Amino acid sequence: MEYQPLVLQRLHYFETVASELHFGRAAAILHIAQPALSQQIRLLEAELNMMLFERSTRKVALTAQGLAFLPHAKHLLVTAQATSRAAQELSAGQRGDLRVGFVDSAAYEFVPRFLHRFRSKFPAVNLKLHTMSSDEQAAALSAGKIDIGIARVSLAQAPLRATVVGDEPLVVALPSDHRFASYRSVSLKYLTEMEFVGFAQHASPTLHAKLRTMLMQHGVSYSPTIEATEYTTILGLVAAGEGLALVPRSVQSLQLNGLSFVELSNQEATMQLLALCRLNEPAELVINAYATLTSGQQT
Amino acid sequence: MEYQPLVLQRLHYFETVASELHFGRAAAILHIAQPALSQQIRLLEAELNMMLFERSTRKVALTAQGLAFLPHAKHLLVTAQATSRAAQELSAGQRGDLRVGFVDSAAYEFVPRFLHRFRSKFPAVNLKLHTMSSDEQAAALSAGKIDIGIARVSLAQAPLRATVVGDEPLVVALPSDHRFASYRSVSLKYLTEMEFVGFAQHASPTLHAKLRTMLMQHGVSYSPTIEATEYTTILGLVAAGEGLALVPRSVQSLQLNGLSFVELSNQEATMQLLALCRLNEPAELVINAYATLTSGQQT
DNA sequence: ATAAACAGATAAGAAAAACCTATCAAATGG
DNA sequence: CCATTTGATAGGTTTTTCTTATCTGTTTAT
Repeated sequence: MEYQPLVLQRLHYFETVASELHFGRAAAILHIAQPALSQQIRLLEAELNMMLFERSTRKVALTAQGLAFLPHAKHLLVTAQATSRAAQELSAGQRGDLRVGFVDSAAYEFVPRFLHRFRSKFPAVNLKLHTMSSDEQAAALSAGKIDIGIARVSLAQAPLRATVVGDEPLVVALPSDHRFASYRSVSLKYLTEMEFVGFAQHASPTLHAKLRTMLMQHGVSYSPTIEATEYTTILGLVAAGEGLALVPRSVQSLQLNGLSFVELSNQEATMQLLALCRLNEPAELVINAYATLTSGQQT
Repeated sequence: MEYQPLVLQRLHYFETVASELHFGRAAAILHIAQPALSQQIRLLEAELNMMLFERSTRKVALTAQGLAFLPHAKHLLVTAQATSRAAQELSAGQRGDLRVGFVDSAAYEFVPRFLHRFRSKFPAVNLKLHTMSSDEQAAALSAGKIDIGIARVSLAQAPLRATVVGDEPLVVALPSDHRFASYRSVSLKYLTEMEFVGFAQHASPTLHAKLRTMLMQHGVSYSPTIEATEYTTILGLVAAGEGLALVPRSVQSLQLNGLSFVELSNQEATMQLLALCRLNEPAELVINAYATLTSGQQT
């Protein structure tokens, strides 16, 4: 692939002359003067080493070779058109790859709803989803590993844009044979009998700290001895009687034998959901995604 | 489709820089100076409205958008390459449409052999086959309806190139219950008992005249009262007892119940096969086909 | 730390490509 | 046979692309 003789413009000229079979009209359509067109067609003929048209001063007709080449030329022009379109979409942020990090607890309600909205708005965008904790998201965003985060807490120190997109009540997950299991609701301050099964501190220290603070205010100490990084695991452990857990309400979608949920009577015990992206994000696509995430999406 | 902004050359530059990730080296590969390349890439970026590369003086890297656009650009370039190749083949006569007229009697041996040879040599050529009489071929060639003819007789008056490519003995086709049917061979002069079933005089007066002359020399009058334009029809009529027919030997491939063939004892009773094309044919493809037809193809 | 080497950007002008206006010549049609 | 149509030709202008020379910021080596 040493040299690139084909020029799309000339092929476009060819296509137009072939459809008009008249140099003057074709030139008018192309907004150029007729001699320029004659010249370009002759150049193309020289380049391709074949006569494309049979010209008399009175009639223009495609030669057999011209007729045979025309579909090839058209195909290339259509492909060029498609490439052009792809570039436009790409630059307008309607096409490309979008890497999204999200917390496990958003996987059950928020993320599916977001995905549906997003895909109907940007069908040509490739989505790459990664489950990760809020803290991991902050790091991945800064490192350029993901473009959008859906997190539970924001880190003040990181240079990130954050918008609250949801605020769920917490509920208590406990074994079905626990006496609280049949309660309508329970207050945080009574959660002292059992161990907590918690979200792994190492994976999300900020989330851990937030829960600890919240419980401390009700005189409950939060220091789970069993930790996990996925709610399926946490709830499995709860169902097995290893302890109880405080989880966002949407996690109730996960049903397990021996597992019950009870609401909290504390109205203020909620857990926010935040959309995250880099400050001064240059990519139109990410800006579009962030806008989709933060508008009309609140619960 | 008003305007054609994409320039293949620039995309080729982009592709090269993307693969080298080094403007100097890429420029050397492209045989242009480095500033020209930088400039063209910047022009492309402006055209596409997106940054393609992240440049520091020390490192060049594709941006996310550049990476996303690269496969589109490559695809277009590959298509252009294919178009270019198609044009080359077209101009070299290795691609295109070839319209071939051939006599019915060549359909059983000669044409299939020719087609096989031709298709293995020119796999990209589209063949359009038309059965027609020798006289019809001469007219169709002059009118530009076909490019190549495979005929039984040539017309001196038409401005055509003709080459003998075969010479088959004639055989007698007759009903199986005819007393000649069991003969090893029979002489032309004895073919006086039955009517002839002949090839339609209106379709090929020249062929008709040739047969008439040949038979006249043996004292046999040739004026068939039943005529047809296809050998399947002619032989069907013969098998039905309507008469006998003189046919080139290769037509024996057609077997019918009640139909027999007997050789002629007259050695000189043969029928030539001729390749025809226009004089001063401009199309390389037709010249190639004619050469294939006339070389090494004789029987 | 400082010089050499490297790599891309910038500037200015030359070369090439594309285009325009004016004109010509062949063919057609009344 | 003359007016009209249509593509070709000629000569010059504009636009695009390329080159050489130079500059600035980074890295590497002494």
